[in-house]
Amino acid sequence: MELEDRKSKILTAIIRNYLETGEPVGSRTISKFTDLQLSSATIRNEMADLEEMGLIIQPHTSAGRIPTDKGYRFYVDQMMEARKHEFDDEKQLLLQRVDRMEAALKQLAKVLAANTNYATLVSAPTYTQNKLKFIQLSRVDEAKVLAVIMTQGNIVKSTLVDMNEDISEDDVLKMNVLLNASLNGLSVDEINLNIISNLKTEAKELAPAVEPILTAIAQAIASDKDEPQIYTSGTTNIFKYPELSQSSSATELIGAFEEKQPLNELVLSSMNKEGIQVYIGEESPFENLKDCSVVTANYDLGDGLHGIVGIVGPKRMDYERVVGTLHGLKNQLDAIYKEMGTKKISGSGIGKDE
Amino acid sequence: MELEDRKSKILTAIIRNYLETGEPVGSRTISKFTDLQLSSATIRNEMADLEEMGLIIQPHTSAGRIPTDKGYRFYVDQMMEARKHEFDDEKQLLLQRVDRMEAALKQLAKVLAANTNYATLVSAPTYTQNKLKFIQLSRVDEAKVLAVIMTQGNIVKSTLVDMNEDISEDDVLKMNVLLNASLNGLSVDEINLNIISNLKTEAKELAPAVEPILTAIAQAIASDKDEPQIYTSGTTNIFKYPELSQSSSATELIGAFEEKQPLNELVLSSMNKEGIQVYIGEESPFENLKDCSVVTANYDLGDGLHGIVGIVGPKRMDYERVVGTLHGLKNQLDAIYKEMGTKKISGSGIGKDE
DNA sequence: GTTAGCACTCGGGGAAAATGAGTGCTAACA
DNA sequence: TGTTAGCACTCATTTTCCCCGAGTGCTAAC
Repeated sequence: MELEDRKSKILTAIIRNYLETGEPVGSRTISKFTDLQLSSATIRNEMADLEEMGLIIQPHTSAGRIPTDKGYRFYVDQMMEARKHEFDDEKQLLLQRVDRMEAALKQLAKVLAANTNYATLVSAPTYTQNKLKFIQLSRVDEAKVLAVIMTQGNIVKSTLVDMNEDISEDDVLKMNVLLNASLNGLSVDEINLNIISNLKTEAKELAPAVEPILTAIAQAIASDKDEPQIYTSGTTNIFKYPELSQSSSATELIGAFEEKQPLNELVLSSMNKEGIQVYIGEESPFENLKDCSVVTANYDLGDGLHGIVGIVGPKRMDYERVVGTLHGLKNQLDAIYKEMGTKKISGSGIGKDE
Repeated sequence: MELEDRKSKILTAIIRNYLETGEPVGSRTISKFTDLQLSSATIRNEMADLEEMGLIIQPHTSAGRIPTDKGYRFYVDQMMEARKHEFDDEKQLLLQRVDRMEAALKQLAKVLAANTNYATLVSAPTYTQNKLKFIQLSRVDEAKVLAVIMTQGNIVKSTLVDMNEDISEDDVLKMNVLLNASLNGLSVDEINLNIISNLKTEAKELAPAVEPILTAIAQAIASDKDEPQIYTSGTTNIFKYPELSQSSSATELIGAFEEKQPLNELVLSSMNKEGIQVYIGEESPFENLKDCSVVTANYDLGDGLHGIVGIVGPKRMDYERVVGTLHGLKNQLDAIYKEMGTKKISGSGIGKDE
């Protein structure tokens, strides 16, 4: 959308002011606020035009104006265009070094929340495309085998397999060799029915044992592909913004951040979009966020490991700072990854099946 | 504390009524509510006595009475005593079967929250006293070894160990045998400096490799002993109780449920108390909960696996129902455990170290 | 020991009034 | 033709005021 220069300046001034105060902005304020040297009456005329265009709105007669979603969109687009090349990468968030990815991501969400005063979410990296490094089977008892799967990117998954019949220590070893020979280097997506049936043939007398193990492995691998782990922080920050905390959906919002599962939709839809995304109000892929704005950035740790970082706040969020911060963070994550190549990784899990 | 029968009846009536309505209870209400056949004037006299004893209080002159913490305590003690033997174990919560302990515990918190309309927390079982079943080392590359630890109760932990120097496939195998021979059957608490130095002697030329591995293992095992995993649900239920949601600590309360870490104190202090605990207001081990009541039950899955289930609500919570529900749940968990002996267990983890 | 009666207290709710920020419109001005 | 001063008007918000009623404490009678 093109806009007369003066109108654009006035709109920007209105939005800037509203971002700070959260109160409707009147013509007199703008008249003093800008360097346009125009009287409030003139501003009023322009504001009437902007309102007609649907960029600003009056909450009620005799109140100042506040931006509409469309107004914010104009502002954000303009800002993104202008700032494209000059984000302040210097702002390094103090990411304390921690010993596990899980803790690191929690920490990241926390630091971001503390820095921005908005609610944050970080999705743990998913690893489609990720290749198997090795599988290690260990016999636990007569009819149970522990399968440990390690993929590129050094992600470890383990699953305890309930065999249908007893299996000997020897057979487990054979299976181990067989599985590694057949599956090594495959991406997790490539393990399909075809391969399973091939494996069964190769397995010969071990064939009955192959199926439960492969099923369990596939299940363990797939388990969080649809439901990536999400870490959140700063949910309570939304209480700092009356227009959010008093909104009827505040409870739902907090609920969504607690259950995490509802945020999945947001994560999935941002995941395959390059760069930094800004969703304003109704643009959000997720109903409960329609009173908020969401800014997401996707990160890529290589080896097909990627996830997103998101910030949820009121529509009058400080887009400039948030986008800048996320931009810097992306670079920092890249740096961490490079540095990480030679370092160690650890993980743990626990689970019981019916 | 002993109380005249009539006073006790009146106190109980006041509390019962207040639990339902959340409004101060007047003398006339009690006069009609009970089967005592007393006029409101008489009730007033008794109420004055109860107030003097610190069991009830007037929010302001010309208002009815509400129970104090002490009043609730009296009520709860009496109720616990009376109901000691007759909790309705029949109330079976519908626990949908799920494939992993983690999911099961989340589910449990969720179901409890939905059933009680309070906020709930469930701590994942910790396993002090738990004995090692086996350790499986796998060489990942020249200087990295994956250690997978399985304990009784079939809990799996894994950690990627960064060796100080290169290690051969052969040496990993030797280490594997050595570790299992030495550590098998020990409880995780028993792995101490003594054992490590013994192991070093036995390891001979492998000695330099023993230390990083043992350190990593010890660390992986200890990692969530101090910080048990906590699952929460229904935090937003507190909005249903104005006295909580309008309290200044509501934000902190929700924050604590989000960060989870602050709840740890509560978990730890309930963990070593047998049976069902009720904390009323100031009795809570945790500052932020002083406007709430907390009911906790510890569960024991055998093999030293134990944790707690907790319910957090307003002081005017339906203690009777909550205690009953938790009582039933305890039994149900026991049943599940028994049934689980023969079934499979799985888990997964991911982490990166600096 | 119990009860009826009565004066008193005090929070809550609602109406009315005062406030003030901000508008739209008109007429004058450059 | 665009800009501005001026003015009447609107309406959410705040303040004030008053009334109502639930509930109490106390006293005197039963």
